[in-house]
Amino acid sequence: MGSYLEPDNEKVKGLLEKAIARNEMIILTCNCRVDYKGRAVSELDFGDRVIMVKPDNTLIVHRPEGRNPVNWMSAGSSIKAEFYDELLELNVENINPREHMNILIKRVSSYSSHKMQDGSKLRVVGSEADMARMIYEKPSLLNCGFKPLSLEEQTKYGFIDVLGHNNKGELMIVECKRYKADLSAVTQLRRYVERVKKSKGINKIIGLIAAPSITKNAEAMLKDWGFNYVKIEPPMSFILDKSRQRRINTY
Amino acid sequence: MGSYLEPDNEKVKGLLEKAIARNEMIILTCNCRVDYKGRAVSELDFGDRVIMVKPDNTLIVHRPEGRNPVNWMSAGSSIKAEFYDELLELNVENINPREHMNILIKRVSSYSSHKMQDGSKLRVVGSEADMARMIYEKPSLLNCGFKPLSLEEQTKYGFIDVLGHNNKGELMIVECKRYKADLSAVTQLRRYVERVKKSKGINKIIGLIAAPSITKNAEAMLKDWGFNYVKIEPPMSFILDKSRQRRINTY
DNA sequence: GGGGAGAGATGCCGC
DNA sequence: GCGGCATTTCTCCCC
Repeated sequence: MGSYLEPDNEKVKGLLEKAIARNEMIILTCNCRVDYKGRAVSELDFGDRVIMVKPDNTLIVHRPEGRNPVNWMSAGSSIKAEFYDELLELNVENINPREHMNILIKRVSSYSSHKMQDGSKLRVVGSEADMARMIYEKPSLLNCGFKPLSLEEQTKYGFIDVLGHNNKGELMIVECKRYKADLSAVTQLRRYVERVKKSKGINKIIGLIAAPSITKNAEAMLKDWGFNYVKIEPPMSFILDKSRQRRINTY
Repeated sequence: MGSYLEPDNEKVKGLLEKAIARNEMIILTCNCRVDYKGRAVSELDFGDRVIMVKPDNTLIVHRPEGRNPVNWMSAGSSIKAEFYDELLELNVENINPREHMNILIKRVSSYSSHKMQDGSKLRVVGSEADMARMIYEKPSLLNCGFKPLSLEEQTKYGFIDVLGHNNKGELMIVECKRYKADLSAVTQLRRYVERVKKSKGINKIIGLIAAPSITKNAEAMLKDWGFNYVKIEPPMSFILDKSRQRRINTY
């Protein structure tokens, strides 16, 4: 545990090794260069960055912009620090997939490491699964006499968000999207419809996309395939947050 | 610019405001609670986290595990700090999409802020585009007398990685995947084939997936549709890193 | 800005 | 572990 301003690189090497051994959260503001080889190959010349080493040995390198790290190594990596030529060098290794990262650090602006504890669980509402559950519980939203049958029905080719019948008793497959539905949403629906047609030997199945909006191209393709679209917003309140319904596994 | 161990919350409020005004990179190790409302709704009870405020006003909250932030606000957000009841409160706002984050901070373990400069560009090789370029430049890899015609050909329904003819002079569409090809790769290919068939009035078009591997289901669906698969690894060296070929826009 | 799709995607769940 | 898929996806590129 500690926090240091402008520590020399040799001192940082020692601090790092101790903190890694103790599974502390380490944060390093520095000027560095990053080379990666594994699932791809990348190189990033010297610049100011923040390096974070997490207690689970995730390592991320952040630039001054953007939400995502510019380079990273996933949890469980092995991290070794070396000091030579006034430089601090980190070598980070992963097996499965086999990958390697080399970080060359010129100058550390600040270093800190802390023990961290976080047992809280993130609760989110407004997901696609929440939309499906909402439709399952309030099928009148679809305006077609929909009678739901199952939720997140598993098939070999993916799971169907909501399955049921319309007011004519025809089997109906509903694919939910929490944001604007696109071409791949249509092909996904199409895949389920074809799959169930085949496995059940049914000729006519109603395909429906439920989403707050849809792209022009997706709507055109939807019509080409005789499917429909209904405008539905994802639920945005914790009130509906019940435990997930069980699936009925028949497909 | 500065680094502080266990600063009191009132002091942090002042430091934060100055650092935000100066567009510095701010790092805060603290115990906090996070509530978000915008594209979804989320809540996260108190726990130890690292908060990073970037010069572009991206704000990310990191837990002790994982590569991704548990909560975030994208670049350009407005951040306001308040101090009351010994607590430090951050209110973060975004327009378009309209979203809000509230962070309640109990105790700050360490604070640092720094001016940062990073003009380097990340270079990556081994992407899908690199695979397509490799096939374009060395078509013999496909083992079918492939004669490439264009790269990343734009259509209304997405772009075709590589387009060309096989040794029988039949039009051929190649979809590359840098990792294992799955069902959606097949439906994507299928979409392009159907699109070009329609727009060109051609009856027979060869569809090919080039990837290091393919799932069983994807291979079955590929056969159902009369398409083919060829095992190709993405290039993993900078030697092939030429400037991108121009597209020929005829579809 | 909309639309389409890749990403070293990550992460989750089900089999 | 594989497979399918959502993500407050993010990010880039093209029209």
